[in-house]
Amino acid sequence: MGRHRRLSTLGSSRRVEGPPPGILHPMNATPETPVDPLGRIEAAAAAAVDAVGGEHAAGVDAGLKPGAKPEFGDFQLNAAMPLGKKSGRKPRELAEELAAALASPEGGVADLIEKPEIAGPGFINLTLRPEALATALEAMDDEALGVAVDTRPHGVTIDVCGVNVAKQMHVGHLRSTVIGDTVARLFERTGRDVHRQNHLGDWGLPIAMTLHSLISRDVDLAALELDTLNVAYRDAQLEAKGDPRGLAAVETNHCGPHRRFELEAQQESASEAQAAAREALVRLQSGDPEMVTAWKRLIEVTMDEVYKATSLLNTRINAESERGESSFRDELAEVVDAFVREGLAVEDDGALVVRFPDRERPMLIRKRDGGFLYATTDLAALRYRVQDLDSDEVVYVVDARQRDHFRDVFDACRMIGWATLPDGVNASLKHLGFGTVLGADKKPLKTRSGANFKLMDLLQAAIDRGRTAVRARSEDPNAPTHAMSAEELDAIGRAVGIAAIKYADLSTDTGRDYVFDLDRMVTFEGDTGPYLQYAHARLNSMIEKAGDDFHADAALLVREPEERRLTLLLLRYADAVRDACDSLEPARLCRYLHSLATEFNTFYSACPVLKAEDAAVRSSRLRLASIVRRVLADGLDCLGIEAPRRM
RNA sequence: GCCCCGGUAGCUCAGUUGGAUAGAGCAGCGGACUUCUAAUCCGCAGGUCAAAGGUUCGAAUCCUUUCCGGGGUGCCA
Repeated sequence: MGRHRRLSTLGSSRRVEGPPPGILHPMNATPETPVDPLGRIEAAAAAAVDAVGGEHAAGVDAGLKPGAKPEFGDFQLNAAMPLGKKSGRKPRELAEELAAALASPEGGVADLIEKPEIAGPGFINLTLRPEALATALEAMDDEALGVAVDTRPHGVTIDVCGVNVAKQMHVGHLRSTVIGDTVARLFERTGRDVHRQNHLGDWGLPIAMTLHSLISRDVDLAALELDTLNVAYRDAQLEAKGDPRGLAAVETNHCGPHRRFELEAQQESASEAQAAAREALVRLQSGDPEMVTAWKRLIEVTMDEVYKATSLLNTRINAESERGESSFRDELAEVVDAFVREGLAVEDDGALVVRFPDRERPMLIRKRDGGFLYATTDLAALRYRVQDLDSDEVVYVVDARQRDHFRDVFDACRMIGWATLPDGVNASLKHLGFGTVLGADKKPLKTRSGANFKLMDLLQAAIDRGRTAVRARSEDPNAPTHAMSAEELDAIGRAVGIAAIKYADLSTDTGRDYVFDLDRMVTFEGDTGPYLQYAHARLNSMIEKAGDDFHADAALLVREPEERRLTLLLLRYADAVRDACDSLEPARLCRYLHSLATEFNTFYSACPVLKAEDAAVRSSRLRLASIVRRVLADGLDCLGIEAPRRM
């Protein structure tokens, strides 16, 4: 079956290696035209570290970081301390030399920065000249907003969604769907070719049992709905399960004959159900037309509802992403043979296992009865993803509790060579494990009766809250939404509610469990999706109002502290996207967007834009605002969150 | 038993190869609206970074030990 079984766990962490998080990238700079001031300063800093440090400069980070506080300047260079440690010289002296090198005419950046300040044990604080800030902002104000295109020739595969046929989606699927789609968008934003793969649980004994149960009861498949299908699935499971542990307890606890009889009867009917299910599976596997038709209908009924949810969630997960376990069923025997042939799989107690050099626990790939396992299917799927889909990166967005499982699968895949592409590139295989969604009681989120919440019910609740809030606001005659139709308001309300849910899921460390508190999410204040949407809507209406006063190429004047801070933050957008993508942590982009929205709101209350007296200031601020708007919209799009024009 | 993950403000969480006085949001208190959209902004208060020891110019971050919590662990997925 699919990737989700039961809930309840604590999280993880999956820091993924990537390039060092240099804060500044040479954005539009080319060797011939080093126009971008930040690129020039970074290069100058690296040169200064080399010159001052000499042989000790190797391995020392010459990267600039944003100033820890506004009074520490725009950027800081911390290289003097590690350099001091390596060379045995005093960090402050080295800092003096580095600062002098940067400020000298030979440093080449004296026109861009104020005199460097040295503080503490050897921090070098740099402050940009206003014109340099304006030029830097100018340089990123293009279509790509400074985000460089990744030119690697291979694609990326993201394992997302992971639903089970015949079962309702629940909050676990929400996380895989939302996080997975966002990771996919981040890769797409950096220019990669992305395959979303939905590894449906659409094969195996449980499905056969459900089919058997439906057919034997003559259920009208044409009229089948997911709710009744889900009940049939559960009943079939229960029927086949019996209670062997109960029977064992009777033995040890010496229960009375009545109880014993009951359990034995249950056991017997369970074995009968299991036998019937096995027979059904054989019929399905051998292509029995009645079974196959029913099976296809089961998938259809399930996926109709899944795509309602993925579409409501504004994700790009659709029928094209569909590649269930069943599509690998004919490769499993061959996968096992390959491992045996390579000497990587050995028989043990009748089963076939793959052993690893660095751990005790082996991975089973074939059961004693000849059946295949979850791991076998995953190996086949992974080979397909790397080799057939041509991916140099495969990311599994799956429950954190399956960490050990994926470690095994990945290692086995590397051992047999399937993770290596024909051109010799080794694909990186990553498990982005997410934590469990908890209720207010800190236990896995369940209804009072102990069942999982239906995902659709949760989404609907959030949408209702969004619509209520949007309607209430539109009552105000001064609200920009006042004259809008009920349909338009509903669409905005839906976007707001979904944004609240998605942002709550994306903005926290994915590996950790998180408490699903609808009330907190739909407060729409503070660090929420709607807060970002609101900032965007305000920007949008301001620029609309400006009309002909807005010029996309207006001269930029960066003077006020709020203008400076906003500009500095805008300049970091490309890095925020790159960093979120490399680390597989959408939360980093969320953090960036939230600080950008906050910084804009601060700017907005401190600096008049439309009301600015001076026409040059007005048009400069309008252009600044329009860049903020585009960055917010672009960032929200990476998160798969809609940015309404009004709200 | 073995393996993995976590413990930071009342609550939910950040904290980027070790950097300056550990930061946000919520809740609390005090301010700012005949709004360039107050779903906003400004300020105040709030901490033994689970505990102890170690490494060094510098530790929430790295090492060791301990405590607490969660998860995984051969024929389910």
